[in-house]
Amino acid sequence: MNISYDYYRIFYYAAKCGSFTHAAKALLNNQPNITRAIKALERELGCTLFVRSNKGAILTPEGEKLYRYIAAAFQQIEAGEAELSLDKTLQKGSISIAVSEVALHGLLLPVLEEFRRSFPGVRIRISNCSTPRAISELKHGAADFALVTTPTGIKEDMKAVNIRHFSSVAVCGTAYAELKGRVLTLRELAEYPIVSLDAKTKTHELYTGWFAEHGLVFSPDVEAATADQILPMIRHNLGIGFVPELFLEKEQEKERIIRLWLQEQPPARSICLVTKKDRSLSIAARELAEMLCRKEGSE
Amino acid sequence: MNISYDYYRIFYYAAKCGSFTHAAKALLNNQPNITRAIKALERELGCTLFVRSNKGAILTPEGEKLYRYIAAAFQQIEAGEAELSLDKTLQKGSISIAVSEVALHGLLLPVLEEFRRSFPGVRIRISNCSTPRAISELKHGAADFALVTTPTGIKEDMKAVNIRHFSSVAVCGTAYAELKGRVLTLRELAEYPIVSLDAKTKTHELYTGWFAEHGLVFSPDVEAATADQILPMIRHNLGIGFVPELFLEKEQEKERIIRLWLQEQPPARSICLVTKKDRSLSIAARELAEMLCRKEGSE
DNA sequence: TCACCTCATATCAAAATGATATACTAAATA
DNA sequence: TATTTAGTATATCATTTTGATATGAGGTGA
Repeated sequence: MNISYDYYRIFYYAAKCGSFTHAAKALLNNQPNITRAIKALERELGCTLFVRSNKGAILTPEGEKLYRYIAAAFQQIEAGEAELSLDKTLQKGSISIAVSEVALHGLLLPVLEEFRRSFPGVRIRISNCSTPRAISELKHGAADFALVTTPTGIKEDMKAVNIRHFSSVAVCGTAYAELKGRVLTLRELAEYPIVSLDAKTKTHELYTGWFAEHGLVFSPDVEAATADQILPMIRHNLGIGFVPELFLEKEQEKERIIRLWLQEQPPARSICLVTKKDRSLSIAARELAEMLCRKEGSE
Repeated sequence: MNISYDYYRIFYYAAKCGSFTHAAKALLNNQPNITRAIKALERELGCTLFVRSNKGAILTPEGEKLYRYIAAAFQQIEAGEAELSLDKTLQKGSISIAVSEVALHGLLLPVLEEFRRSFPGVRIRISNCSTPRAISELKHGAADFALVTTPTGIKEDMKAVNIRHFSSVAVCGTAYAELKGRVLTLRELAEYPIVSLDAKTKTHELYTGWFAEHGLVFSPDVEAATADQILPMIRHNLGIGFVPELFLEKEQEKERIIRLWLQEQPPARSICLVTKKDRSLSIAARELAEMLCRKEGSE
């Protein structure tokens, strides 16, 4: 029992070449080894596979029957090796990322641009969602890794690596121009209507905690469903809000937005890469993750 | 290059078992060998295939990709081994035989009955035709071997083994009752109308030669297309004919047939098994051929 | 007859494998 | 907290298999 599969490879080549000598050349081996291997295979299978002659070796009916299976099998293996080799060199492969709004704009998109330029063959699926939802996608295997903002609320089965710190700043629209240029206390600011993400998000939780630390209650007057709705709401003077400083980097985003200065520093946050501890990344995913981590540093 | 396929077998089992230890048991091997083999495979393929833990080893994304191919390949190989093993034990297989009339009734049918009883799984195709046609079928690969009567007219690329000698006897119908019981000369007999196989057959050639040896011309008055038409023609008193003695073995064949005694012995003939020298027989065909040869001996 | 081609055999060094003992790790358990 | 357990990793050595070379035997074709 348990026939050496390397013998089958030799059988495969011998059958294909119709000659032990030629098979030996194709396998970078020598003819006596082929003779010996085929003989061993025939002994193990219990039947003759080749008729040898001074012209070469041709298959017996049993040999031909076997060859049909072996050829199919080896074409499978060769296809597998080929695909693996493409994956390995990042000519193929696919990555699935669950990413929160801030992480998407603040980190992923610019890195992805670079990655795509380097490895155009890798398919990328991006699921843009809130931090808890991104973590849930990761947990259920729908994403290879997640890029989210702290606090992540992950459990023991996951691992988070901070990649980029960012601070949030308070901003308001032109209707609140009176606040411009002054250093405000949080208590002062709390008198104004607040625009924030909805209560189910980690961001909301974070601000609730921060306000509580200063003896205040965080009760937004306007709640947005996604982070990218906040700046437009501020622009339309719906209230005062907190946005990641990096959202204000582009000139067009600063249009009709007033940055406010607070005595109390809003809690520092990070964009971090979260992976499941019990699952390893594909080569493509690992490459992208490493590229992301190389951008490490605060804003 | 050229990865050992035995490593793939180990990979296959390790992946299926989810553990190097269990794979080792399934392969009747030991765990350190599995560890070593997988490590070698990973080195050769250039990527990690398993994530090891104290709970076992699970596939990486690349490992899973490879596994799909390897599993398909090995199922092929296993199917091939299974089929070969069935063939080998004669539970399956097929044989194609080209056989002349005399060989069919005189040898093949009784042996085939026995063969079929022993190996009911083997499919048998019989092509019943004249000797030259049987040889032609063999030559073109339509038959595994031929069972024909001498003279065979085969060339160097074939080999004939005599299995059973038989002699032909002269017979006539009841209308020629005057010949019964006497010992005739061939010259006497040649005066009567002759029934024979048609001129294209080896049998015809044989009798032409025999008559010539005795200074006579063999010119049949009635020609039959196949051997089994001769006895009925004799019965209907179309003339005198030569039939293999073994055609007269069964009682019902002797009905209204008179056996004649000749001074000159008709040429001795044989049923023989013809094979192509450059092609080997399948296991099933070889078994039947051996069974046929065991019946060796004259009538 | 002679080169030339095939597979078969003999032999030996080198490499791979099987086997064992043991270390290390993390999780479950007392 | 200590212990057991179930898994992988490493080291080592005898055994087996493989790679390589030289050589033989038997056909084929010039």
